[in-house]
Amino acid sequence: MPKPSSSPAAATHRDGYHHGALREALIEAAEAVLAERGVEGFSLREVARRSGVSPAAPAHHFGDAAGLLEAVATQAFDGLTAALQAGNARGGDDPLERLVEQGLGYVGFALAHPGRFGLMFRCGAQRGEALQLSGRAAFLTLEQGIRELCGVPAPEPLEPAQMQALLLVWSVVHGFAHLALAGQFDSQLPPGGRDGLLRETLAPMLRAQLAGLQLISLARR
Amino acid sequence: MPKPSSSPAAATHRDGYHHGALREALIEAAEAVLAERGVEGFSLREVARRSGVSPAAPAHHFGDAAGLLEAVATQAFDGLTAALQAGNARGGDDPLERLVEQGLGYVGFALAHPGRFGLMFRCGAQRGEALQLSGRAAFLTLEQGIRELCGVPAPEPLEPAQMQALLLVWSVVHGFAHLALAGQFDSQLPPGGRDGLLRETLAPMLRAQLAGLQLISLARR
DNA sequence: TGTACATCAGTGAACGCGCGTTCACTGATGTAC
DNA sequence: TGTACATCAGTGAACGCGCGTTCACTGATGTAC
Repeated sequence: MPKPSSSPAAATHRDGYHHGALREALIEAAEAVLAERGVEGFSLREVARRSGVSPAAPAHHFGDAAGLLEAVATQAFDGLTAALQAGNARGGDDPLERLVEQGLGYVGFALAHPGRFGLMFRCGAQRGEALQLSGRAAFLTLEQGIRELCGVPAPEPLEPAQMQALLLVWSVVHGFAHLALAGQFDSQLPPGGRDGLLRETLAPMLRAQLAGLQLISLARR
Repeated sequence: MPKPSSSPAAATHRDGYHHGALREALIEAAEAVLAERGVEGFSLREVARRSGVSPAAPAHHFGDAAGLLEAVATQAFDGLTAALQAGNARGGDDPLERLVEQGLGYVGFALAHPGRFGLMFRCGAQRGEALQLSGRAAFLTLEQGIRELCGVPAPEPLEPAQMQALLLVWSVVHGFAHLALAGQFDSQLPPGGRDGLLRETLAPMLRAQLAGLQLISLARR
């Protein structure tokens, strides 16, 4: 019998004593638990159980529950950044449209991964260095969108009104995502479900908002 | 000795076997626990302990933990509605300013009562009738603000763009509150702390947003 | 005005459960020589 | 190429804990007569 796979790096699972990719498996299981039960129902034992591993195993990789959650949150911020960048690419040449698509990417990520989203922005969390870096990267992606809309290249500081516009966009998409996840829009869902909500409700909202901000700044000049 | 207080209704505490106002005390204690530990750290026993009562006592008033949490959330929505109405009154004659002040009231409520706020909008919650009513009342207060801004009296339906403006304002204040509670604005806090954040960051944001929306709708006519 | 009694609102001991963490251990892996 | 050994990554049993809930109970309250 030939060795079934000596191709190593992607060794997702070996069948012996050692798992082979336990760290990744634990993070994945943790996300599933978070999505199903929320942070309040999270349990390290449950994660170990789903990973097919003894309750003591996770300690070798993450120390304790907080360590695992921090790793999940860090990875989640990387995923959010990727979603924002994908939106940016989707938006084509118009900077306003790129920013709108970033917004759709933000909310789409939150709706697709409620467990991660809840974890990333939970209140009492104290953040380690890696987590802070990942969070900052996501924010910078959004900031870059505003910079391109306003024509302010990167090292140059944003004016207060532009900074406010940035926080405004962030607040809108964040609040929209949170309210949607909490089921507040369920009673007035457009046909097309989640995708309809993004394309038919959120997108016009963002366009109107950004266009309005532009009008104001034009009027000021 | 005259009876110290035969005035009954406000009997906050009697010293005998019966508590006298246990229901209210439990809700209050629950809010404190939620504020300190979040939903994930909530425990019925802890609430009973803080109320100076045996662990079995709460069952007489709320059945189980979910019942208590629902009562807290319902009362919290009533508080939010009151905060919105207070903002509305603060805003004076200008409908735009009234809506801005409603927004400040919304965020101010969230920052003042993080425990309640987290509970009101948690994801998995299934909502009983009383809770739904209280939630709807808060939403209607906001809606009334948009109606007055747009000149659309109550029974008349809102146009889609107006409905979007409503959801937009709601999303902004909700997202701003959530992000602020998660500590995302801590690095760029204006002097004046929470109040500064509301008056110097949120208020101009809301004014710009609402003014922009008005400009757009004017341009359309 | 008294008295009997139903109902309300609490006690406190007990239960079983799932949890996080510790512990000595052991199988597999990788490296030095 | 073999061998010895350190290190890594897991086991599984055990611990003590706080939890929600149940249970028979009891003190206080309020109501009917």
